[in-house]
Amino acid sequence: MSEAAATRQTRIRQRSAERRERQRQETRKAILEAAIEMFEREGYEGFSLRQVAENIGYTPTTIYLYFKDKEDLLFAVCSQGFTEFTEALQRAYEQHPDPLERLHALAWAYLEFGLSHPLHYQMMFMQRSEWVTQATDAKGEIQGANSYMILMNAIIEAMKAGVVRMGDPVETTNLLWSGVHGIVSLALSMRGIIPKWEEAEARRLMGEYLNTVTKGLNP
Amino acid sequence: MSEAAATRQTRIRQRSAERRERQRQETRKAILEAAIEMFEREGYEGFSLRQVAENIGYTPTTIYLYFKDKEDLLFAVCSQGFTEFTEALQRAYEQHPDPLERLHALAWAYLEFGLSHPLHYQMMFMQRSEWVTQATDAKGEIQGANSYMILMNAIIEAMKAGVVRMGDPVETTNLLWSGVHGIVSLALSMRGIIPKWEEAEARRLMGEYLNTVTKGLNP
DNA sequence: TTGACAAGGATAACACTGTAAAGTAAATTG
DNA sequence: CAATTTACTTTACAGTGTTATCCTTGTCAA
Repeated sequence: MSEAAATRQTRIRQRSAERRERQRQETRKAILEAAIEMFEREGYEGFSLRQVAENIGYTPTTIYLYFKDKEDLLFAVCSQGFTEFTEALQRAYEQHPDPLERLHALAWAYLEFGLSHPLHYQMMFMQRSEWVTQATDAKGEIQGANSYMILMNAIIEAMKAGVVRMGDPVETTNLLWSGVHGIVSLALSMRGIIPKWEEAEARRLMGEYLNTVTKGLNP
Repeated sequence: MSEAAATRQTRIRQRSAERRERQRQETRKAILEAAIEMFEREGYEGFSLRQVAENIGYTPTTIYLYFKDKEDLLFAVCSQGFTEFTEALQRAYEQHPDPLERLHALAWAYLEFGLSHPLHYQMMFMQRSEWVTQATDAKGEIQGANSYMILMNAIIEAMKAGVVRMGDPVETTNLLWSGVHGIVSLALSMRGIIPKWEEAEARRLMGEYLNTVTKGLNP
């Protein structure tokens, strides 16, 4: 009986620890969601720890129990962006079997992500681009590398299929990546200035770019 | 005699006003130079008004007598960058008469500016790109437009010379601009992460890009 | 020459920011 | 029931940009 009670005790203690851990992850998640919401409203420069705390009904210092510092919290916000980004590329990859179409689809997916998540994009690839090599997914894999690999695989396959001239895959990937990034970057910059520079302009530019680079990379 | 005295008086007053104005411009310039020096040491995020004031032996509030606010001072720092940038492009333009070489030279000059002024470049084209359309030179002309025009002229001439296929000059300019910007942007991002990503890598990528885009833009 | 006035600059203060140390009340545990 | 851990708050510090107020000095007209 005392043994049964003891095991019950340990079971209860176990469950209790689990529940506490679950609650901990819950409030951590709540903080993170508040941070994301705040970031998407205020942007990188206007992002404030104290405001995040206030919005969620906590004292500023409480956040430090769940995140090392502001940097760490912002990094978590950024990581969530990388997750969505990689997923978007992954979808584009899977939905297009044809090598060339696939390559173009990846570029378009990249553009669409940038246009629909401008603040996230700017932080991920402009303000804090060093995080590209640090943010990891659930499996602990570096997400920047993941998305890079998706594009590189598509390029390798395009080379094999003979629609893109042979060459160092890494260099060709960098070439396309920087080109697409340049367009998105330019679009986001212009959008802040000239209202006329609508998304349609960015899409036209992307179309032009894909035409040109496809021809340029022809074997 | 009273008349002569009167004119002397007015002359003195004139000179006095000139001297005051000159001194005013001098301290303004001193503040700006301190700001530039500080910016190049600390970067965009670490830039602090109070530290600039301290370095030059002034109270923080004194800066407000010469610049509207931190934004205004930082904008002045940025403008100086635009001046150098435009000059670099202008030099590249003038030194190469051949249309295609000229186009390439502009791209290389763009890259070199980015690599040798990384902090300025990031502020000018990544953090505060809206200033591209605001910074003006001594003649009151918008420097962003100036540098853009240099590139566009080179493209128009390349079209006339038949080394670049005909098309909307603005769109083609945007295409090249965003491509080159993408490379510089990628290089600066990578440099902060991977020491291996040396400038040589960026130059190789630029070479690859120029090859590809030249072929792609062939008539 | 004197008295009004303006300019250049400093002090003090406000409202923020991120962050560390210490304190507190409740939940958990032995 | 007492001890201890957990979750959180209070307090405090050093820094930021910015405004309003004060002071001192040089300029100016009467």
